[in-house]
Amino acid sequence: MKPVSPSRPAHYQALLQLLRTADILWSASRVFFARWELSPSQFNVLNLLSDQTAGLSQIELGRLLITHRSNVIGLIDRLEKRGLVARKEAAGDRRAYRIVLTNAGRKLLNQVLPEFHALANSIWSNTSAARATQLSSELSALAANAEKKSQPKGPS
Amino acid sequence: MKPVSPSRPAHYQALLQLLRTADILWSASRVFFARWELSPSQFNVLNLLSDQTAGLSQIELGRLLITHRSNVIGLIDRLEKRGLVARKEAAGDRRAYRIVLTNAGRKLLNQVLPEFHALANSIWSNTSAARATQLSSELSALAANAEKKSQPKGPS
DNA sequence: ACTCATTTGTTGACATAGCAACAATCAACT
DNA sequence: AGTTGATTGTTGCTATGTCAACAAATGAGT
Repeated sequence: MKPVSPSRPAHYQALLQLLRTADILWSASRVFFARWELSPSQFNVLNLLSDQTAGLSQIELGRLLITHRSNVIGLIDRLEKRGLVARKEAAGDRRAYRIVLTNAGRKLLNQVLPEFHALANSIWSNTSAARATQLSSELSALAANAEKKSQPKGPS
Repeated sequence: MKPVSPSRPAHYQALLQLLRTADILWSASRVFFARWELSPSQFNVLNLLSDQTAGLSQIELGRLLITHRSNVIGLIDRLEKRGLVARKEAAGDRRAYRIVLTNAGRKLLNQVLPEFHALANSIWSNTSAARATQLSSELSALAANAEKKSQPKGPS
């Protein structure tokens, strides 16, 4: 009814709220994964590797984790030291590795996943599955919109 | 129609998508704020201080930033070194500071804010203000739900 | 006054994050 | 073959983040 300012603070507030909510969820997941001495990022690595029988290069992992390739190194180093993943030589490219889940890594992931699903359900307990799916696709469109603005880190 | 598994992966997928979207938005905002040599966290500090004429303690800032008090130290150190914020003694409590915006800090924030609003609008360009507000409140409920699960970091 | 738990900021150790610069390798082209 | 440019992983520097432990100050109870 009243003429809104040209800056339309609703969008601004929503953006801040989204970042804030993600922060809180991230903290909650950190507490959750600590039971298995995993960081959220380490869980993400295991999870991403689980349906990649051929493994992933560190660059590919970096892209999926939305992070710089240099960050992947320490992440993999620590997981490798615990025997959860392994660096295999990439056939036909002596620069790259294929990072794969070990049996121990897959076993750990299979312990964590069911409980993580339960956590997700309890966090979304007030939201129907259909609603969650819709929200997810809205967020996905939002992410696509934002990605155009952060080129410096995508291709790097 | 088909009997869903008890783990209801829709919620799980939505949770992952939310965290992923936030990651992408965070990256975009990092690129954006770099124009003023600010990190997203530093912007958050300036923004939170802007409507607090009495300032905030480092503990209060930590709570608002969803981070541990020890992180606030370096954040304030760097902003203080640039003259954007100042540590004032807290009347009646010799342990604590009141962190306040300096004139330079307020001036910088007033340069950044209009452009940040424009960024928010462009990211949400496919979403009405009303829809953004509704989404924001859904996220807020979600955050409240999750906060119960991460007590270790809230009260610490 | 005195004790005791709590709070505030700090420090140190470490994990995670971004980025620039580097060597080795690859790929494309001449 | 040789050159050139891009790619992959690494290293170093820095910022940010978690957490435990600490000293100083506060506050509540006695």
